[in-house]
Amino acid sequence: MSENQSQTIQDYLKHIYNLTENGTPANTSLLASQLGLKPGSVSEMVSRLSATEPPLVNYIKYQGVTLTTLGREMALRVIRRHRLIETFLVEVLGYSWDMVHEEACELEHVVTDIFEARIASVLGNPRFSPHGEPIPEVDLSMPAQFTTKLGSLLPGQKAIIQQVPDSDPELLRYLRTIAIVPQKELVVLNRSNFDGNLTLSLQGQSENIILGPVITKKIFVTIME
Amino acid sequence: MSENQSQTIQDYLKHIYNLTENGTPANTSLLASQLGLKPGSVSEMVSRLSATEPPLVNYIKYQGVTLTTLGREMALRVIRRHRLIETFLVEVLGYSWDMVHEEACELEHVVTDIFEARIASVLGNPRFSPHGEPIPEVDLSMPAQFTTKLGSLLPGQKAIIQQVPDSDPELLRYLRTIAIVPQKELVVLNRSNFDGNLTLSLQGQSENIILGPVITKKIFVTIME
DNA sequence: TAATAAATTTAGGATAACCTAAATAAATAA
DNA sequence: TTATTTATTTAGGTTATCCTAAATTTATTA
Ligand SMILES: [Mn+2]
Ligand SMILES: [Mn+2]
Ligand SMILES: [Mn+2]
Ligand SMILES: [Mn+2]
Repeated sequence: MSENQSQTIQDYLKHIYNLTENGTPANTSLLASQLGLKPGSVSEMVSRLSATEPPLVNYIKYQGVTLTTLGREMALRVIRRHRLIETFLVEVLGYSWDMVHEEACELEHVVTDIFEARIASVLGNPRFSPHGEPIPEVDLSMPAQFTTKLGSLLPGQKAIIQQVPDSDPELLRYLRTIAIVPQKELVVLNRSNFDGNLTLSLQGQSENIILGPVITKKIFVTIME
Repeated sequence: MSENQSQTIQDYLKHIYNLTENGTPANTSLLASQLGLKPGSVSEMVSRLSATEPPLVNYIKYQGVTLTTLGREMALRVIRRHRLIETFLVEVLGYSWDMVHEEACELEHVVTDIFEARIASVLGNPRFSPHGEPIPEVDLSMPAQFTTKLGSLLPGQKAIIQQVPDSDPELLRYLRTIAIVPQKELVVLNRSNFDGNLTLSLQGQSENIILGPVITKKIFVTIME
């Protein structure tokens, strides 16, 4: 029940999914840069995806692209595999969390339904990837996403890190060294009015950490008590 | 140190390796049928592989194709991955042995050196795949192959099954039901002069088994004492 | 609103792999 | 050895995916 779509198409759908989660259509140039392609190639491909029967995307020229129900299902299937594979690489094969995204992006297109089911089972049906990204269920329902950004916290607030961005290995190595990892508790000590820098006290760490808004905007937390 | 070759090329090299192990060049039509392609496509591709710099194969028109040293190395690298993956799928993910070949044939082209090293380590550097095929070492040296065919045994000889053909799921399921699996001991009770059928008594099995030469030619054993 | 800039699409081309069918070479049979 | 069959190669064509550069549309600025 699937596997008729190329790796190329699967990656398009995945990226369109991510770009349209906020409700706005995905635009050509961002898609192109994320996929490492030229805008012209993307225009051509999304027209094609919207012209297949049944169509995988809705596409209005110059307006952007969104997923059809089918396209969304296919995107979620790939995303489930991607995140399960990331978890598997860390938990079973001992990968560090900065090395799993790239490898998962290849494996996600070739593993079978059985492979997916087996690793899910071995891992105990995990709900989150090593970076804290929610893993779609078998029925492709997507768990509630985290919405509170670390960057939105005010001084005095306590929170638990839930999710960090997964695709920049260098950033991930840095976050690991400063102990910014899912489930870590923290308190905001200070917030700069000028540059939005946050001073954080992290559970079990003697040194405080100062992080700028470029990073804190991409980290999700839940607020405590 | 690799990964510049397409999946297509890797599969060509692997099949050429298998067909040339016996010392004779691989011919176009057999390659085509094994790869599921038309002979014309194979002619074109092997010319291409022999024309690259450095070349991956030696090719003489109408005479057949062999691997260069580089082509052989690349074939062995893929074969190592293939067999490690097969072992991993059985040992870690609980696959049955008839389902691993096909999945390994996809995964072998996308996993990284790190993945290969990790599963080798998790598995304790296994020397044989679930079907008993020898796994090339990290340095790509190929262990000694089994040479004695079950079909060559004479009545009264005792032997241990070592290797069965890996790519026919139906045959594998059958072999499993009749307990023809690596490390199983057996005695040849009878050999038919007419059709070459062997009657076998298998360790721990009450029923004897009769197998024709089409199968016994493809199963390798070591003779006991 | 007119002019300019930026984003997007379209046109024309390239490449890797495949295919079918015709042409050619090699192997086999008479 | 000649005729026939079989294997192989070659020629011409297709598809998916990408690219560059020109054309077009939309957005921004003055
Ligand atoms: Mn990821
Ligand atoms: Mn991918
Ligand atoms: Mn195999
Ligand atoms: Mn393969």
